[in-house]
Parts: sequence; structure tokens; C-alpha cells
Amino acid sequence: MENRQVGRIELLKKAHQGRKGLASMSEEDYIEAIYEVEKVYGYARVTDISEILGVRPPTVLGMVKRLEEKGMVIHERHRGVRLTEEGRRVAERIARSHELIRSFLIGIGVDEERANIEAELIEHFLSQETLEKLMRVYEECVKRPSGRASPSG
Amino acid sequence: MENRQVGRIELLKKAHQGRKGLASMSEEDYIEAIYEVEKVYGYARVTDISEILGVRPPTVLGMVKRLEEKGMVIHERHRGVRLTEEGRRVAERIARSHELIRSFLIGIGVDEERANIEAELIEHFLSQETLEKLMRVYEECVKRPSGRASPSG
DNA sequence: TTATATTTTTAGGTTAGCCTAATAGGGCCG
DNA sequence: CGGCCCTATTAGGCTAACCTAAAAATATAA
Repeated sequence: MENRQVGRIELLKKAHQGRKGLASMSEEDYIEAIYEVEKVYGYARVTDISEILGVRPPTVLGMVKRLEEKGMVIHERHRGVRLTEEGRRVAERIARSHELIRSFLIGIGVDEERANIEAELIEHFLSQETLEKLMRVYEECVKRPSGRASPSG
Repeated sequence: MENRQVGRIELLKKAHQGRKGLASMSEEDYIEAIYEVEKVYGYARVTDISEILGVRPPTVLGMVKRLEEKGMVIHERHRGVRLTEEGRRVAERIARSHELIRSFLIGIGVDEERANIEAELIEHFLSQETLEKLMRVYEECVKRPSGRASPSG
């Protein structure tokens, strides 16, 4: 009896090992913000990013420098930030999973504002594999629910 | 056309406001770990928590002190940690949502180990409201899929 | 009961991600 | 051109969450 539950504790340990090696949540947030601003204005200013993420300009600048070192963005003094090809690839991956999660949440009846918030919060953590499976459920159960599962309420 | 997209940026801002004020992810991790060990052994030692979360004993001790200040646990020097009633309430809420997310992920075909990891990672972020909606989809589409959505694969 | 091993605690860092205050750069108006 | 305003940058700090090394307390074995 004790053995069974100790097994559960082993699982907890494994679950926490799994977290390691993920890219920093913050970096992805910044890349995503730059991507969105760039779509609209062609490039992102420090203050744009600052306003979107709710952090101060010096904080943005620090992260921008880091992202530049990692080859994700190009930054010219007083001239704004642009994604590199690599940065764009990352941004697009993030945007896709964000959008999928968002659609899913809205599909199951979560209101739009909350869906935006919660998609943002969980998008960093799901694997490709899980996203694909979520996509399937979304397609098969939420988008065309075959007479079941009224999402509202 | 630009207006529509600027609206999207406004949404991004809101989404990031929404993050604020959430309880620290770490605190919940520690409460959860203590809860699990307590279920097995009656109380949690610093080293138990340390092993589960993959952090060093001094780190655990620091957090335990913080949780004690917040009234979540009782800690007696050299005698281990126990949850208070309040701590137990929190732990049980966490455990419930963890289990729901885990079941959901397994239900849509995610393998068990990954489901453990990812449930852990997202459980902190979903609201009660979203959890309830997820539960409904789980019940209606995953557990009894009414002839659709073969989860395996 | 003394020696040894284990666990807990203390002391003192490190790093990421944020902050404020102050300086520098660029655009624009009179 | 000079002054003003806004944006960008630099400098210096803070806190949360981790770390290592070493001391203290407890448990165990000879």
C-alpha cells in the first residue's frame, strides 16, 4: 500500500525533471510581441514592446540585446527592432500554438478575453505532440460537435 | 485594415495585464509536493520535497519559511512540515485541477508521462471557469466520444 | 557511548527579470 | 538655429528562486 503511493511520488519527480531545458517564457513573450508589432508597422520600437508586455523600456532593451546575441532579432540604435529569419520562425511557431489554444478555449465556451489571457499563459508549455492532439479534438469535437457539447454556458 | 490589427495589439496588452496577481507558480509546486508526501508519510521532510522538486534543501527551507508566514504550513525545526487547513484547501484545489488536466490529456491520446509533465505546467494558469468548461468537453467528447474522435495515434 | 552517517539549517553567492533616475539622441516648431 | 518633447539608452538596484559550502542537530551502529 505504501509502495503504490511512493510510485506516485516518483512520478512527481519525473514531472519536474521534464520542465528543464525549456526556453525562457520571457524570451518567447518578447519575440511574440515584436512579431505582432512588426506585422503592423514593419518594425517594433522599444516603447511598443514595453507597452504590450507592461514592462519598462530599459527592461525591454536588456532583453532585446539578449535576443540579438541569440540571433533572433536585429536591433539598430534608435531605429527599432526586427526579427531575423530564425526569430520569425520561432514567432510563427508560437503564434500558431497560441491561436490554436485560443480557438480551442473559445470553442469550449471560454469568453474571448479570458481565452486570450490563458492561451498566452499556457502556450509556452505544450509540446508539438500535445498540440496536434488538441487540434484533433478541436476539429472533431468542438468545431463540428456532431450533435453534442453545446459550448455556450 | 491597420485599425483591425492595432486592435490585436490592444488585445495583447490586455492579455499581459491578466497575468498579474497570480500566485507564484513555485509556491503551488511546493504545496503540492508537501501534500503528496504528507499523504504517504504523515509529514514531509525537507529532503523529500527537495527530491521531488529537484532543488536543494536550503531552497526548500527558504520556501517553507515563506509558506509558514503565509499560514500554509507548520514547520517545526528538525521535525518536518505539515499543511495547515488553509494549505490543505489550496493543495486539494491544485490536485483536482491537475488531475482533470491530466485525464483530459490522456483522454486525447497524450502519453501518460508527458501528460504528467504538461498537466503540472499548465495547472497553475487555468481559471475555475475554464476548468469547468474543459471538464465538460472531457465528459462529452473524450470520455464518451459518441462515435467520433478516436483518441489513439 | 562514542563514532559515523544523515538530515537540517545557516551563511553567503548567482542569475533572470524586473525597477527608477538620469543622460543622450532625434524630430519638430518658432 | 535653439529649445522642447518624446524615445532610447545607461547606470545602478531590487527581489525571487535558485545554488554551494560548511556548521549544527539528530539518528544509527559499533
